[in-house]
Amino acid sequence: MNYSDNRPIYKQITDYFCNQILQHKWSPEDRIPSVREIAVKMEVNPNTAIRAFHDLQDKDILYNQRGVGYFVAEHAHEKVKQMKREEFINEKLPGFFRDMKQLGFSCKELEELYDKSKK
Amino acid sequence: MNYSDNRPIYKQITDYFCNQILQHKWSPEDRIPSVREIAVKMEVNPNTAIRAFHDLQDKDILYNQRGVGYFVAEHAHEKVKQMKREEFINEKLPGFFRDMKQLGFSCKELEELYDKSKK
Amino acid sequence: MNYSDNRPIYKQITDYFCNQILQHKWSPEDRIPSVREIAVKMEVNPNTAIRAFHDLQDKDILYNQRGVGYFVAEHAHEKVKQMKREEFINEKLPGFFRDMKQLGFSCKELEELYDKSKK
Amino acid sequence: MNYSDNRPIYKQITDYFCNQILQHKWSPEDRIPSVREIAVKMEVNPNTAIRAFHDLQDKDILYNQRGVGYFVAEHAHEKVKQMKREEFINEKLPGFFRDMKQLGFSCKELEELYDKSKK
DNA sequence: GTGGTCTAGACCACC
DNA sequence: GTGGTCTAGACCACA
Repeated sequence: MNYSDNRPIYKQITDYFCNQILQHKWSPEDRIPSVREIAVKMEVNPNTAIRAFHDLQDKDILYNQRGVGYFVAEHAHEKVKQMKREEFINEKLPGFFRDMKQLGFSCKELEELYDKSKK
Repeated sequence: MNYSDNRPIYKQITDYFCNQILQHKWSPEDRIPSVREIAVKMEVNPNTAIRAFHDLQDKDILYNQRGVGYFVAEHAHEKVKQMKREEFINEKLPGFFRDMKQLGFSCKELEELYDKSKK
Repeated sequence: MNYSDNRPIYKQITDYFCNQILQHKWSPEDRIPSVREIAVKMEVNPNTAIRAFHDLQDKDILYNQRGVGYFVAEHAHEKVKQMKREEFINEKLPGFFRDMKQLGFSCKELEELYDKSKK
Repeated sequence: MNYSDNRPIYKQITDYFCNQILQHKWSPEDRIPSVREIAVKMEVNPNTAIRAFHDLQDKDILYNQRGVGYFVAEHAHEKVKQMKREEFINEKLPGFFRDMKQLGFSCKELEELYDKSKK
């Protein structure tokens, strides 16, 4: 687990889960690793891991079967994608555009940097 | 002051200061408003305002004359500009481009949103 | 077996048993299906099924003949009925009525929903 | 805090909050007691209290101001009411109707008990 | 002072 | 074995 990352750990875990789903590594109805497995693998307290599970359960991206484990919900892929896009547009873009204006960055410059970053 | 902004309040104030400098509204050796004036104007706790002054003092963008007030340091404009650009390119762009790719955002879409945000 | 039901699995099984008795499908001295049969039929872990048998044995609704199987006890029907009515009136109704008042549910509305649920 | 209640403690706290709002004791924009105050008052660990705050924040019934405290959100009353009605209809009524059928309770009997409970 | 996050460890219900 | 809840106590950022 990356402690120097500014994001809280539980958020890093939910992002990891979302990525697995976005990349189709985890599909609907798949049983995902248990709380304890994740906690051990990520070297994190189980309570911290649980928080990530709960977060995604609240958003209907995971569901739970008593005594069995957590599973990927139906349409999880679409939900994750939409959620991430909204997050991006609402939470990241405004600050990003503000910075661009402040620093006199044009869209054109940005595009050039973007093309470079692809290579 | 914008409490729904995700950035901490003191950061919003330093950004405001930097903006004033970037836009040449405040020039080297200018005396800037006092902590109290800023606190009142921005409807903010004076402790929070103080933190913003200290931050920029640490970065040699402001300097302090005891009993007199805060002043814009020499070369403040260049320092701010360089600092902000570095921050932007090194800390924000990589994550930003990663998100764009992952979510299938094109530069074109981005540009449209940017034009909208201007209005 | 209904995993999305909020009640624990073993409780769903005891309820099923009680229902069979209430509806006179199972009568005193009848031998009821074995633990294994129930487990297979309900697609449930045998340990979970065993727990249901034990629960009703504790309440003298079932009895066990070693090596033979489980049987419906005498007066099981009366016991079940009384037990369930008491449970319902004492444990469920008070909270239920409190909720109705708090949310402004009338008996009429309730009746409509009840009629719908029958279909 | 009622430990003999079957519901988890954090749920009892969210229900307390919802009741305050339903009864107009807390109105939009009101600052509600701090996490620590609630924890002390309810004789509960602050972490447990925090969980209740987060639950209602996720549902846009409370909102947070950094370093200041929690506030009742706009339209909290309507949201709480709707949420509680949905909970009632989706989670409580099905089991309730199932019990009624199983025990041969009619709507009329229920109504009589309801009228009695009012007195 | 406010809330946010994390850990370690306990105990419980359920499968 | 699974997850769910709770406690006690630490440390941090922010106002």
